[in-house]
Amino acid sequence: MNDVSFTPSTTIFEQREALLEEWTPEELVGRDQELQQYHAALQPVINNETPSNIFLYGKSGVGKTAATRYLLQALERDAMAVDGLDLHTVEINCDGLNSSYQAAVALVNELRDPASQISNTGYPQASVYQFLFDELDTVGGTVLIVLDEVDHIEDDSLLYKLPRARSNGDVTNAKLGVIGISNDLDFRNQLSSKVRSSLCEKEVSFSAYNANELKLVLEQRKEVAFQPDTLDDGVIEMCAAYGAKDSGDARQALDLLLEAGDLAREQKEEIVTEDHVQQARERLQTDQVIKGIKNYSEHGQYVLHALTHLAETGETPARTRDVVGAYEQIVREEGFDPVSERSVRDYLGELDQLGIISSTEINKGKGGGKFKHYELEQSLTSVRLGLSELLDSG
DNA sequence: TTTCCACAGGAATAAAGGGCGA
DNA sequence: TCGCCCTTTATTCCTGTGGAAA
Repeated sequence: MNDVSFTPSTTIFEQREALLEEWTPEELVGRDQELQQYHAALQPVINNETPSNIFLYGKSGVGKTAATRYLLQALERDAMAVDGLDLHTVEINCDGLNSSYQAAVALVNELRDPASQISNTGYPQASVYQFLFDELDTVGGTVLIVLDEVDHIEDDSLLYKLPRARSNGDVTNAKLGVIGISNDLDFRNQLSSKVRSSLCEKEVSFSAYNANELKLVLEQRKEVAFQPDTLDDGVIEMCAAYGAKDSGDARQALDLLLEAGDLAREQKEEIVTEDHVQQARERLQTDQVIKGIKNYSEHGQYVLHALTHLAETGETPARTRDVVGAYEQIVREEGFDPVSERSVRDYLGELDQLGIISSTEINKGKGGGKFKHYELEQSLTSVRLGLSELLDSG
């Protein structure tokens, strides 16, 4: 590695960050109705009353998190002008936290300074809740707790305790409001009725973006992110159309535009074209596979490997028993023992949820029975590439 | 209308592993 | 070090499902 040097690349981007997820625009476009409802639900905070618990739901990438950041920023700014109102917000993302215990630990660590963080295991659950309530009391005032992707928490315990913490005497100094954000439209119905009534005091439903709304979002970001005249005609429309097709997800559309810009820059071109968008789409699909399964156990990856193999030999859609058969053969060739059929079914279900594969229910009736057919949802090339990177590195 | 099949998926449980406090 | 508490991953067992065929 001799003579390495960096030189600034072509100037397609003006402010590339404007296409990243964490960037909060000065104005949220295409979400007027949702913002109005959400604003009304937050009103008690500025009146220095006990905050309502708010539940936001809608598919991923429809602006729930962005709207939350946008409104909370405004709320924090305006709260400073109100006498006697001491507002704090704590936000955690529950992705990767699948129990109340883990979420409570994450909240404690979010509230504590880096030197006194606690570990993810080892404490009795009651102790973790006590740590949390102590921290909340220390903060005091009005505390809004944002639980993004709250549907990842598999038990109700934290969602039951937090809204009741004050009435149960667990906290005395702080007025708590919980804002739960969920991608899972059915999550609300899965909650026990006690939790539902308290957590879902105020509900705001976010609908999917249509292609026109997505175009507005992309146009808005384009103005900030790119230099003038660096996007070919049709690039924005194409990203918006893909975004609308992929369930109205603005994040995916923005990622696509960002990736297309990156590709153009890598190729030292000065204009982003529709061709770059196509290439970017392929690349993002590979990333989605890698991101989805990189934390999987080896067996989960082999299950996907088995389905990929069946797709290559033209045997998809494949029923469960065929996937299990292919999986067992691959694993044995690698010199491992396969996991049970039940576990393979769980892996297939998870891959389905991640959008890497898709399933269709088939019912052949008497003599044939009911079963599922699985096939790859992402392109074969993307999945192959993603898998080979993971299996090689693992 | 009833039967039947092939799973789907929930529940209970176990084993292994890691962190904590005494 | 030991017992406790929690997690993750897995297994076994079981009931439920639904539509074509009888």
